[in-house]
Amino acid sequence: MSTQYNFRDNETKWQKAWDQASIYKAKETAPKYYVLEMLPYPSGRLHMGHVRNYTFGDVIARYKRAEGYSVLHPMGWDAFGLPAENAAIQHNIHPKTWTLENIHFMKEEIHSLGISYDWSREILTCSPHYYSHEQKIFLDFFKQGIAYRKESFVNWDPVEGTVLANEQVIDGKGWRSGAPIERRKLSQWFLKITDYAQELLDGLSHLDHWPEQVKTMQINWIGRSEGARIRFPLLEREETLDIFTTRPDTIFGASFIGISPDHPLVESLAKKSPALQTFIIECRALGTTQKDLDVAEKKGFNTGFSVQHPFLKDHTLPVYVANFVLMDYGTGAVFGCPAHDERDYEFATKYKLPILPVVKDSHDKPLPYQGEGIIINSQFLDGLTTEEAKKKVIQKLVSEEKGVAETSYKLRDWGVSRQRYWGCPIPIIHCSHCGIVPVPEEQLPVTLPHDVSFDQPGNPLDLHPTWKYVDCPVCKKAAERETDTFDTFIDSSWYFARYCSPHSSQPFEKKEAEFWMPVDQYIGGIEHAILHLLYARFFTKALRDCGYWNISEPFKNLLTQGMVCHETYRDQSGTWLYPHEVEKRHEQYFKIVDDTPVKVGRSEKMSKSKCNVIPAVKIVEEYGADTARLFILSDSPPERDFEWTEAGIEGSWRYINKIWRLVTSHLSTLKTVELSNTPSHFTEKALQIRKLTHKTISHVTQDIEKFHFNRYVAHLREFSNVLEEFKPIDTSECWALLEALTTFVVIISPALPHLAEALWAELGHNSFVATQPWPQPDSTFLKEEVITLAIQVNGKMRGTLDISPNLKADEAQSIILDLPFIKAHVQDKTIRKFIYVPGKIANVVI
RNA sequence: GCCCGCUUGGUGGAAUGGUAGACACAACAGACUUAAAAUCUGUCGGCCUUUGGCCGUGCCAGUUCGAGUCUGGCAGCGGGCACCA
Repeated sequence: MSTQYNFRDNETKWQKAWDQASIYKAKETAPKYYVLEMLPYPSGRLHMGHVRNYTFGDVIARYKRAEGYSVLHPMGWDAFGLPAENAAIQHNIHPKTWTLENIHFMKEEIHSLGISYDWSREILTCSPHYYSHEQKIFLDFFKQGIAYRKESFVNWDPVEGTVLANEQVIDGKGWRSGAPIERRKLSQWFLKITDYAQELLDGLSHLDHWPEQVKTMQINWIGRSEGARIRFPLLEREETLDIFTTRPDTIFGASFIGISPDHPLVESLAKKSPALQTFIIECRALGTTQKDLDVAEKKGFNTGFSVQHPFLKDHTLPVYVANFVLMDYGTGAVFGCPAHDERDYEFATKYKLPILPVVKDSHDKPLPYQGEGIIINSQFLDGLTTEEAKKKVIQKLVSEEKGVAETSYKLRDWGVSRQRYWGCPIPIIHCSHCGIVPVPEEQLPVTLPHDVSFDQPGNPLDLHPTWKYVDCPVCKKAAERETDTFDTFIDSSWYFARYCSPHSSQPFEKKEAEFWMPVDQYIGGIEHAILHLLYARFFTKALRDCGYWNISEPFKNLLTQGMVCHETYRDQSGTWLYPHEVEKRHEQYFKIVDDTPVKVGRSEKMSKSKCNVIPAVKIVEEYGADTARLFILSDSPPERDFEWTEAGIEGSWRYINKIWRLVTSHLSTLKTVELSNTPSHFTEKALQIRKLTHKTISHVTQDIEKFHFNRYVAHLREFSNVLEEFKPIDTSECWALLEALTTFVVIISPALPHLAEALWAELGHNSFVATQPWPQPDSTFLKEEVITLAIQVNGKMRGTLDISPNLKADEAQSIILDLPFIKAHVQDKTIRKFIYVPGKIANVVI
């Protein structure tokens, strides 16, 4: 028997055997368990972040299978998106060709990892077999009023004449043209996610197995706030201006009105004011991201208009156009109360507007004070708390018909139009006579034309000579197709449903989907905490309301994994170097080609731009899939970032071989006993081994259940460390060792499926370890008769005592106070308190 | 700027409010070997007057018999901010 484990032969051998036996094909037999990793974008090569993601999913899938569940574990491709178009422009390759090539390589690499996927359910979002159903769903949303059109802003590159993604705008300039980007209004498609704001918020409280931080982020993103809508009459026109505020209690501190540069009123005012036009242009140059708007200096433009204060007869407020007021939130207009709002304070100071405090705080904190307190300077509100004042002022507004109580959400409707080629075509026809006409269902899918050119800037669909020209389905006159495509977030908002019946002629079969859904365990990066997860939740509810199914939440349990990081290297000139370009000698790094010293930077998220990437394929070739999987599981808890190191992968490789030797070296001994033939008597050593075996089963089961994969590996190592030392000398000890090793091979199998399969065969089995049931611990071995109790004096550890965990407090006290090291510390001092937590601790307080 | 996290030995990390550092990696010392690799054994938070004691979980406070863990404040690092996925 070789002392080195041959991973190359074994891994391909077992992968083939599993495929042939189709043991990972999902069957609809209860109880079910749906484990899903986030749909990957086919970027080209598998990186360690993928390996980590799929390894976590595979451990869970294999464990649940062993637990007796019918497991659905599918995989597919988020195949539309910007990078394919960039590749088309840069390398003159068709987005489809580029995408399919990438998928080809990545699929092979995933396969080499031995992940237990049911490949018969593979999904490809760029295939008409997938996106035709997406078009059908969109048409249903349109019928249901969930999809609608409105104008909104895009990043417009005036030189290229194209719309840019936020990531293509660098410091306010186009990434290729360098031209300053304008915000330009376009008519686009939106989904009414705001209709679901309250339900999306309420649903979070039932997602007990989602990380708290993800739920908090979503709560803040939805941003429900209760306040008031107040109607201010304009003095200069026969119009009123509605504002939304969460602080109606500070109405007497109001010193100005701020309206968004995109407010309808501003549009009409700007027609007569070139100065205002200039100001609006300035605001629109700020960029479209929230951060740009937040960081920008607060600026305003005095319109010369003013409004009447609702409660102060002779008091008017000037109306400013303010760059920090968002049209998308509330009514696009606010009243400014500088004493109690930071932005208003900055604004009022700048434009020398009055700052009147109306909330008194008990600690006399400096202004602006945004907390709670007692109302002052506010007539009928004086003396009330801010909470009481809110209620009272709303009552008064309502009775005088000047306003209403209102709940507002920060959540905005989801803009799904993209002016790009490589996405799902929006199945709509624009007819000059009939207006917006949905493509009739029997004409679906609207397929992407293949013959497109990326030679000129702009959307190739819009520039295509024939594709967009069609006859109107209603009046049969000449009309044009919608040339925008969908945001790729749509593709990933329902794929989990399609997996349930991937070959259906409908988007999915209700029966199958309701059998498998919700996803029992969803796994992916924390970077998707808000957008993807919120969109998928919204889609699930919208599909329900269109009659597709009776499911409201798609993901029951959520595991958000951290990033995979690696050290960064730069040569003397500051150029980034790949790990394979450097060599380590005596704690120092050198560039291999010219032997010059290398500067080592801190560990950062693996990225191509910093060259700190390790291709998964290289690791699998050098060490095998099981070694890679083991390292990824053993070093960090899943939620945290993972640091990839050469030493770490080496250490895992050594352990793989250690396991191989541990089991194979005992094979001849183990042949002398059979598990079905339990000895009537066990030696003390045999019992100790049995106790450890069953405690280990108990530990690793809990570890996997709680996703403490690093502790799972630690417990495996503790177990094997003891087994290595164990030399059986009689039948009962041989039997205990066989029980231990058989158990060991089964419990390593979710993590190390190939090695476990090889060892299972060595142990003489004809079955797959992958289909073995999970072992159950014998509870008689889990009880402890004696535990080590920590003894403290005044909370400081002073020694330990081995006693029964069931010892009564008074008995424990007399024993403990009699201990020499306790006597030495207590001496003649009085014992003020004696704290005893059975099985945990004793604390003598003096 | 706003929202959400994270911070424990040389390193990755472990620890239902109850013995801080499990399990590893690295390093050092030793065994085996002609030698190397592999393997095995030992040491491994800091300090001191070392069968013992003091300090120590980013920093400053607080709650508690007892805080890495809970609360408040601060710093550093990271994720998200609606057209990257």
